Amino acid sequence: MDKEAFFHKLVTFTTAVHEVTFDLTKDVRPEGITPVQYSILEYIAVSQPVTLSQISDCKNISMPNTSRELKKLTEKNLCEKLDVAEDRRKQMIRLSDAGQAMMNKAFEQIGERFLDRIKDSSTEELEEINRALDVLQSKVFNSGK
Amino acid sequence: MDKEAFFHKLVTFTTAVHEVTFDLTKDVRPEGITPVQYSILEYIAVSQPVTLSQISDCKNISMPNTSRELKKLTEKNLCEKLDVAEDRRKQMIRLSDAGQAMMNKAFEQIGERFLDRIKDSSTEELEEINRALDVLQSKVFNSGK
DNA sequence: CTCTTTAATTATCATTTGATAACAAAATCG
DNA sequence: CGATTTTGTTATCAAATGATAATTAAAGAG
Repeated sequence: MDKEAFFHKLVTFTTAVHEVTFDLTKDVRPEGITPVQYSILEYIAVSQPVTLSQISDCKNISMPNTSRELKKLTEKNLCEKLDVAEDRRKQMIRLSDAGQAMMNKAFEQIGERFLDRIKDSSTEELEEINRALDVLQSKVFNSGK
Repeated sequence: MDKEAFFHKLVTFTTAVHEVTFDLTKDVRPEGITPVQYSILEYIAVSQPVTLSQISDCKNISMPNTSRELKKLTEKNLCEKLDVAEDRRKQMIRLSDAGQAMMNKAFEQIGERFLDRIKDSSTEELEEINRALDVLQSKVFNSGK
């Protein structure tokens, strides 16, 4: 297969992934939470506890802006800042109970939509999908590269 | 495999796809083009010719805002509006020569980075990746669903 | 102990984006 | 034909985001 076509295939694929994730996550964002704030919460939910710098790096948001958004989120009681004993400059961020509940609910909705999306797949097909995810994750979409 | 773990795997995967596409496309956006404008140009490049409504639908941008951004893009001579004979309300949008050249250059850069990313894969692995893309595209990330 | 680096904050500003209302022109429907 | 729907435009406003400079405090290096 020639590289041109391969590249085109990848573009089409990533576009589809973006569209589908948009569909899956559409409307799950609670009122009063901006898109950027939601994406930060999602990141915290998956990787907690995290530092401010980690959020800034991984989500490509400048430190001042990360700090600002995080301040708003803590003011809304959705996450908590914990001091780090070994390094008193750092702060570990994690979801508060309210924040955790909120994200659980969001993930639940997304999960339902996802299951609905693959509900017609047989067990073998699911295994196939599973293997395909492994392949792509390890050989193409390995972000540590 | 239980659904919980499967879902988590999907979340991890889509996150990785987002991160990698961010890396691949980072810095290719020409000066003076906003992120939204670039994403519109990308869509036009792949699907041209398209109508304003198609852009609005596919990119989830309201018609007034699509119209506004497209106006800016035509003013920059990056795309052209063509009247449609059969329906004089409609306009087909396509890239101008300058716009096409710009996007070719951007895609070239992205392509290079992509090839670099898979350069260590053997022919069999590429075939494997290719099949994996097909599987996921058809069974999970089929946006027409 | 000083100098430098890292982590985070605050303040401020410009730009981008999203949302809404009001409009016009062409197509379609009954 | 008249009413309605579709397609696109213009204007305007508010909110979200991005970018920068200046500052604090702690850690680490020499």
